[in-house]
Amino acid sequence: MQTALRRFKADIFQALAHPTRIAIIELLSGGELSAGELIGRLGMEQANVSQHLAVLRSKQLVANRKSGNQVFYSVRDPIIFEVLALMRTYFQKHIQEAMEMLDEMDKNVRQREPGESAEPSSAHGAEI
Amino acid sequence: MQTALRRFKADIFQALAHPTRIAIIELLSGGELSAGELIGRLGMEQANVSQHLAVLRSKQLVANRKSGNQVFYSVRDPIIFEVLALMRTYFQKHIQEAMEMLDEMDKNVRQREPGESAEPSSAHGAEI
DNA sequence: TTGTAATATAAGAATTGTCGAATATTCCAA
DNA sequence: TTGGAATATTCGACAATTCTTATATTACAA
Repeated sequence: MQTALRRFKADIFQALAHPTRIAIIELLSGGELSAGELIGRLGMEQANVSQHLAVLRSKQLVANRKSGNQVFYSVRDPIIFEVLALMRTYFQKHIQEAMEMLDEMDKNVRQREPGESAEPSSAHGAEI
Repeated sequence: MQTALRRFKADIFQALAHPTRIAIIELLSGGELSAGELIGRLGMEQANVSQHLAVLRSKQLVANRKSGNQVFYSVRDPIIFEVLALMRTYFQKHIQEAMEMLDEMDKNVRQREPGESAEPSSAHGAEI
């Protein structure tokens, strides 16, 4: 059976199923970057980014090269960029329902944390 | 910023990040199928499949059409098939490390549940 | 109407994912 | 050597997923 293949695919998708990890992949589309550079551009906690990098590493999506003090990361196979490009196309095609989906998510978040919006700095309409 | 776009992409990947849901999408590649048909071919619990279908529905990956007693499902946008096709290519290219990855996963499972193998019926070498 | 088949939803337990804080490791320069 | 910069790992709290069991819902046929 192809259950192993499906487990494999699911695993790759799982690795991609986080906004930060998608951001990392996209940042690496211009070539390799050091972990510090990634942390800076993402503006997130060092440990957190390092953990996300660990996830990408464990699924072999990125390679890392040690150079002195630093560790440089790169995407192993450009096919991953193609996957993201397809997703971009998909998004553009379905932008309307995508917005509704995001709003729905926001609504749920607000129900759980009343009085606090998830991203106070901008509304979705402006963001996209 | 494109944080909304990344949240959207992550959400789609999340929806695809389960072997059963991948199987559902693949089963639907030949055209629409009823929920019952899917349950039969997957050989899984009715409730479980229904929940996975709910996930795919909530992310708008599938459409459903009610006809009498039954509900027929179909994939909304064939672009999703392209994504899976890319993954298949990726897998074929990286089959060696994929195997190692799967074995690694198995090893971890065995550490947690000693004396019980995850899939007693077959080893990975034979499965793929 | 009532019963039954097809499907969905809810509730709860177990597992897994995520994050921040703290700590460890590694490499180099002084 | 020692100190500091860059990165990784560990731990504990919390949130999200997944599964099973039980229960709802819906549409029809008898």
